[in-house]
Amino acid sequence: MRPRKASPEAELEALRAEIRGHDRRYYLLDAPTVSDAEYDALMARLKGLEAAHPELASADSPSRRVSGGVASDFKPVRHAVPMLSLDNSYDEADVRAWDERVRKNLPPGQSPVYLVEPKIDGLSCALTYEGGALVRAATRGDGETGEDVTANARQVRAIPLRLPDGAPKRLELRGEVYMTFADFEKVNEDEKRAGHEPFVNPRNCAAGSLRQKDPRITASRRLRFLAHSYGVWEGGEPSSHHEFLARCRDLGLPANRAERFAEIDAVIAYFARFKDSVMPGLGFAVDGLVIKVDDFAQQRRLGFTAKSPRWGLAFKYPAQQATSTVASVEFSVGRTGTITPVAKVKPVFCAGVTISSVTLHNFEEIGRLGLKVGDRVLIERAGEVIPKIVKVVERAKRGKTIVPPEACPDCGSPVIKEEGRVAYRCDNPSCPAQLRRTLEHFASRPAMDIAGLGDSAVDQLVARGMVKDVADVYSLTKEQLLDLELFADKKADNLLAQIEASKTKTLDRVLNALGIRQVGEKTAETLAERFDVDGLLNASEEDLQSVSDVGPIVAKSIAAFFASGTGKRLVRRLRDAGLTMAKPEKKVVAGAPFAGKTFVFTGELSSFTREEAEERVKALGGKASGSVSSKTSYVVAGEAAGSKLRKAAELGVPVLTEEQFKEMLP
DNA sequence: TCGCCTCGAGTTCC
DNA sequence: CTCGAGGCGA
Repeated sequence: MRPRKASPEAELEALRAEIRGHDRRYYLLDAPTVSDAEYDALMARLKGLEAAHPELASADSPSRRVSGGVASDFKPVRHAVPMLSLDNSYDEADVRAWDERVRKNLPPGQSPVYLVEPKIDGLSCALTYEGGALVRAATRGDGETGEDVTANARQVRAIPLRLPDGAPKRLELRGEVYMTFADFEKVNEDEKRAGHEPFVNPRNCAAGSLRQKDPRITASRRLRFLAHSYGVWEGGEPSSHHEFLARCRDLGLPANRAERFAEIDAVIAYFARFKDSVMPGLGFAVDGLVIKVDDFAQQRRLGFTAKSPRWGLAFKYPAQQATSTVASVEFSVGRTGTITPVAKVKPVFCAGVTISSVTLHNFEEIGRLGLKVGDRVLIERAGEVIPKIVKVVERAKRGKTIVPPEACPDCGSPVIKEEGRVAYRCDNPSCPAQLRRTLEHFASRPAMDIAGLGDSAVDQLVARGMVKDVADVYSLTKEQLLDLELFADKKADNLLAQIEASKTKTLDRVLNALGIRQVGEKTAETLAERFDVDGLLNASEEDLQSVSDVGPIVAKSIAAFFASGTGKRLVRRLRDAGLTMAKPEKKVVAGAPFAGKTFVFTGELSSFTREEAEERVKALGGKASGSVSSKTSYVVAGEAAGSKLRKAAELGVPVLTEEQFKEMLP
């Protein structure tokens, strides 16, 4: 605590030091020790003191970050040493070829050591320190000339305004200004609330924030900075890149993380490992790795081509975003009749696959995007899997407005929209499209698990009128199947055997398979614990609501199903067909070591499927959930884990590797 | 009543 | 994976 009676001078210095310490812990160590509110209070106190004692003002006081002055209008700044960009490569062969060129150009007997850093997806900046004080900050621009953003860079808490003793006389430091995903989301929420267009990605947001007219806005954006190189270092210049990074840290400058490797094979292996196990935990966008020859003498020897240094290479992950044109919009009909608009786009390569179809979810989404047929759109693979349209980048001159269909695209029945709901629905209960989806769901793995009954088999069976509801599956004959193009002798036998085997599936699976509105895998499971089939046929809404997670709406839906003629008939016919619908056995291991624990699995596990892992957790008395929240005990991350890792990091939920999870099993 | 936590439903590509 | 929406505790 600061002494109350200290001289204003001493108190000022103490306050400044304390705030610098908090800045350092917040951005450099990522371990703040005070809340934002406490920090703001300290800052307010500092500003009050400085206002009362103008004679004690200091240009490098942390209070200068929030001066409220107007930024210089981004005058052009010529870089003392051009800021060249590195050559890009997207595949291993190019990286190996580059490694060979490096080795060939080094003197005989010398081998390179490679230093590998994350390539942060932000914007490059050059910070000039003279006599340890920050005098200028400039964007990269075209590499020769950038823009003066000094006033705004002063607002970035990760950028020290003053370096400690021992700093080089003159330093032109280069690095990346960027933003974390969490801060980006916060900014976008605020922007949306203020009625502004949200930023597309953290990079654009960081760029926009650094080029604000009003530095106070920059200050509110929580930009970060990591150093990755320098243009000028006068006085005690380091002799290698890793030495440079270490010196940065000594000077209190946040420096990029780095690994060193002697062989290119190790670099390539790291590239793969990094994406799955390091990147998701970083919390900010990285689009690849930068590989540099560590030793500066070797770097000088290798020199430059016309465009870029020979001693470095950016090894990039495939682009996650691409642009294409919306050629048309089609409407798909789901199992429950929900009509979903799907954009057909001109095929475009994105994140390793060619995308031609993108879901639009619903018509509100189309409204939000302001999308019309013919528009040019930005597409990304959300969580690297499901494509989605981020925004319209160029409007078509005469774009066709997308309107909800009046008739079901499959059966032509009228389309309805229920009050207060987003979705449009086909209300025909015998719509063939709905029947197809219902059968696919019935046969799916978590339901009746009839592997031979996939999309194409379902299509044919429905088209031929051989199956009109799920119970008809159990009266299919071999002759009927052989009549279809899809089935030869063996395949028909297989399907019939699978259908036969499905008859002993437990009640929870059957309930899920029936496709009762509001009843999925989990609800089916809890229902099957409490009721048998007859119990369900007789249960009142109140009876049903006594089950946890079943409220009035779900109860009504279940009761309506079992009270309806179709529901009763379906249950009777399934029973007659020989379905046992037995209660699932609860096999909880004695002692239930996972009792009270909730696990979330993400990514691909190697020694079991996700379902098997969840099965194990439940058998040990734990719960398996699909989404990460503060109630989650552990996230288990396999290969190629996605956004759940980020969420876990944000909420401070412990993340286990598959190995660690296996060690917890008895 | 609100806000958090889950669940259900729909979807992509190979 | 993401969105909408139901359930339930604070």
